[in-house]
Amino acid sequence: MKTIPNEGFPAEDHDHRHCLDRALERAAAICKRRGARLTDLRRRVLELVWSGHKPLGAYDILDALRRERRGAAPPTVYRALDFLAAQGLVHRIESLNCFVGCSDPELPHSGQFLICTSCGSAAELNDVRIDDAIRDSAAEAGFTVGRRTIEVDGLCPHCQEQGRGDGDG
Amino acid sequence: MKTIPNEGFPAEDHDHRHCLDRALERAAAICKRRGARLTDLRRRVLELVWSGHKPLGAYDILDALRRERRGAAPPTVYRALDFLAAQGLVHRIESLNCFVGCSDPELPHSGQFLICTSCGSAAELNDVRIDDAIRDSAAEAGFTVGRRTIEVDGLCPHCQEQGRGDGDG
DNA sequence: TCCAATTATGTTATGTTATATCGTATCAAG
DNA sequence: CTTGATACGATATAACATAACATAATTGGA
Repeated sequence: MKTIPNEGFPAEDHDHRHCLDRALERAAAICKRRGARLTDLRRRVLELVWSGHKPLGAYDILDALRRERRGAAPPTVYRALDFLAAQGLVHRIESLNCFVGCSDPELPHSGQFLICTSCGSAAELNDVRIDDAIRDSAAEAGFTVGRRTIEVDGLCPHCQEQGRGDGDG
Repeated sequence: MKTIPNEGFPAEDHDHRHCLDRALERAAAICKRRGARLTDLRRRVLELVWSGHKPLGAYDILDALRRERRGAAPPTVYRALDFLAAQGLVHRIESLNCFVGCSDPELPHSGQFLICTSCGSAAELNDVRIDDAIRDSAAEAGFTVGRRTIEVDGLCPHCQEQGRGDGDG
């Protein structure tokens, strides 16, 4: 992939930094409660995912990580992401081969995403009506539902205003 | 991927063969009506996708194709699949990086799939209630919906009977 | 404390999926 | 039969992901 131009994940403004720190504290608390080990590496990968304001490819994360950990390799990142996904702290977006922070890590769920094809943003839904519709429909087919992958491409409100069909703005 | 053991795509039984030929005729008719060219190569790839009774990886298709076309290479397959997907004759399953024949090529739609994690089968839904729920939910977020990726993992009725949790049967 | 078991990470190599690019061939229309 | 468009061949490489095994850190118990 080539997701972000956002080279170097530069210092976010203070609001974002504050927000991020709070989120990381919450993540640490969740892990602690569960007896899961949010190590420095995993915490750092989580921070990178949450700092990128768009879905990040594993190799984007790897590039960022390498600037501070010389030995970082693909397994480094994928293992951390596996852990974070298992804890519900990040989601994988299948249609983009990308990862994105979870908006509500407390609650176990498969994610539902609105992905803007213009600006690349990914908003997480979590609408029980969609889950219900799927469960009903699957039940009629005699199918027992497990993990759900719900990824909706389209235009976010902002990009509709701009009248842009597609691009990278 | 490693999807099928089904080496060589051996002759299907007569029912399947008949069914497949009818489907290929319909596909040819659809393309003709649209002024799209269903060439020998594309037709053959479509046949391979429809013959595999489960989702097929592009490289599975490539392996099969190579037995009859010595020069076949990845772009050969991907280009054919792009064409077929554009015509709605096949769908891509994002969570498996696989391709599967469309159950109703006449009607343009993004697919909805029930994917059995035990036997690997992929059944296509096409439930307007799911689409409605997504459209409603997205509309509330001010989001205009385009392509939808709906992929549900779970157990098909047959595998539930067998009481199998996971495997390859 | 020290040991053993477990869990996490480092490291190298490789597997799998997908596309870029450019040259050649085929086709449909005038 | 030429011309422009579309499709295909062929090579190379990009992008995404995991296998396998070595080493290190952590935890819990003796």
